[in-house]
Amino acid sequence: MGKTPVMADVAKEAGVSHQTVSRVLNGHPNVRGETRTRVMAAIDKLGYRRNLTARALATRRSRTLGVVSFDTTLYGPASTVYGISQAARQAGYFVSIVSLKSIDRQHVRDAMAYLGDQGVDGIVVVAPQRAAAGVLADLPRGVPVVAVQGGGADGVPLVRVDHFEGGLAATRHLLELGHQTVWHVRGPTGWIEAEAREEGWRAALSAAGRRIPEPLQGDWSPAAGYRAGRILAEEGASAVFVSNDQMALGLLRAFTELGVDVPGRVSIVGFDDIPESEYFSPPLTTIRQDFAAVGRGSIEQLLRRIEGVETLPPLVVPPVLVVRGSTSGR
Amino acid sequence: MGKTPVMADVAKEAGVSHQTVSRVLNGHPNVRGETRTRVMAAIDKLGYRRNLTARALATRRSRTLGVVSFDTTLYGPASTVYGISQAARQAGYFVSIVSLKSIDRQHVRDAMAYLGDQGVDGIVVVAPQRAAAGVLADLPRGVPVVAVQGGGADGVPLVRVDHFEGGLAATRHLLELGHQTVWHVRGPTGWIEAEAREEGWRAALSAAGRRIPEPLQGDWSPAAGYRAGRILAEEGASAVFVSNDQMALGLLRAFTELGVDVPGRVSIVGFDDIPESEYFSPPLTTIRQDFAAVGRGSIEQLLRRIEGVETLPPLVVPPVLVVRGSTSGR
DNA sequence: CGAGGTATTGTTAGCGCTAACACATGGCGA
DNA sequence: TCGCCATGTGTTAGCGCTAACAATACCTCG
Repeated sequence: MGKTPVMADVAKEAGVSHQTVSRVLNGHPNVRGETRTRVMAAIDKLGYRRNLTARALATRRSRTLGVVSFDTTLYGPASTVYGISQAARQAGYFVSIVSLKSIDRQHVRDAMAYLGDQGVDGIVVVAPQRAAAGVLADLPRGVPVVAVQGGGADGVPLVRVDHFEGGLAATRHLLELGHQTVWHVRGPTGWIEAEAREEGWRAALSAAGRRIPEPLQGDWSPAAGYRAGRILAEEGASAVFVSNDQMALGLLRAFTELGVDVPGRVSIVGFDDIPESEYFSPPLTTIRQDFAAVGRGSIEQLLRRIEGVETLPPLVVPPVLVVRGSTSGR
Repeated sequence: MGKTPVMADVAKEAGVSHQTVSRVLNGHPNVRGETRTRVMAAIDKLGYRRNLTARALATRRSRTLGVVSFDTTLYGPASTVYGISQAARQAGYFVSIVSLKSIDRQHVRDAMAYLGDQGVDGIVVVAPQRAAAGVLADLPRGVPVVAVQGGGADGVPLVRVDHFEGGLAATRHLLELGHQTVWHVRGPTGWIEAEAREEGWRAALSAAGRRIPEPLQGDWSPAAGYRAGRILAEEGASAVFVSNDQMALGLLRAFTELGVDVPGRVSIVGFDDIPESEYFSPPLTTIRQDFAAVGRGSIEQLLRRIEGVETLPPLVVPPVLVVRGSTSGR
């Protein structure tokens, strides 16, 4: 008949028991070569595909990993999630993604419950906000979790880019070019990476014994960068480290509008290296994050965790300074 | 004991049969109110959560939808997928996403098999390339499919933005500003939306009886736009319709470098309205796509399809012209 | 030549849920 | 009073797979 064949059908076709079919499918060693080929032929002939739902029920393993992320239309999260899913696929896992509009405790918890119900073997939480990190404390029943780009919690392995180091490198670069001090446009409060970048900036200035100007508050958007740019133009800033590339674009726009030459009068360093940055006017000097490495690392940590390894040191991915045309010496 | 409770545990706790628990959970009408509360209390007390894998096996419905998409780090696909998953969640479905690096027949087919094995109830294919559309012809066994932003196939419902109309509107806008003709930087061959935008551009020029210049070939990247920009500067183009905003950024960069004023000497219209466009220098006039509407529409069509509705007319979402600073009159 | 392996296959019993039917009640009209 | 039906609940069989054990056959070695 026309319905999809099941294992029993294959078994009958090949003249063996369904269990032998299962053995062939699972690469069990103790199957005679001749039997194996016969089963394979039957599978081919019937166009059989194994029912993974039934398999998951029987094995209590779904071979599916869950990913919880915040706003996947942003370049950073999107790239991270992409890196994660590529790595998961490579490792033979399916991926189920929940993309949240806002990260508050309740939403993250719901998302994890949602994934837990679905029977995922583990969860990667892309939780760059402090609020989300808190949720990790009350883990769902027995599902291993890895936190990415965020704050860890007790017993939750962490994978992240070294944002502190990035802030440090960006600021040092500007100081080495001869700027007296470096201003900073930071990301929204509550974002761990924003805070770490700011700390790196402060550390670099402190180490060089320079004045630390009051940082300007941003929210990642170009609009916020634009506003900050207008203020900085008035302040007569000569060097600015901006916490992401989109805001840096806003600064560029503001400076262009006001006739302030970049990098002639002001040097700017961004963060992320979005694909557009290279074609800003001028091309943006920025800090590149290796999202693929973060993805691979998080899956690796998660799989280790699933296999029962207890504590894992946080995996920290180094960022890279990419020098382009938006920075120059005094 | 410490293991997760199953339905039978709840039943015992509430002093009913497991089937009654099932009835309560599924909102079956014929359950006495008092029984219902007793069961609910037991569920609460034990912290019971229903095993969706078992449910899926028994019902042969997973309440999960699959999404196949191309490069979700691009703004367009990312936004589309986001819209789709929001809409799916709203409708009470889980979403499983496969993000492909390249769309060729084989990859798309693999992805669909992968999702099919996982037992999804339906699949949304974000397939903007002609090659992908071909695959839809050989559907997987009985799983409903909806195509998004791409080319349809027989019997596959389609949801897309009206790219032709977008190209038309962009070109008309430039003609109305008094430009003699409009050049075009198109997207990569094989992309249906690129072709539709180009057709819209051609149609507008034809209708106005203007010369149709040879379109320049792009690949969506700012780098391609930059190359096109250098050529167009040489050609002395006064108006350009670029098939996406990233390439338009490349053009802006090229013109800035060459000292060609935008919009003084050249007017530019992009496509997509990425978040950055508003802060380009000058802010980019572009065609906005409503990705959320596409997402909602595709889920709606897919659910209809799952419920057995046979043929559905393609859903076409109108684009919107957003006028900013990159266009002006002659 | 028989005890004790070792490959190879089959049989049985679940995984946790829902569907379908069976079985009690109790109310109502004839 | 009896039969009939609606209402509520329990019982039984799966869904399609794997795990665990059982049952063969075939060796090997002393």
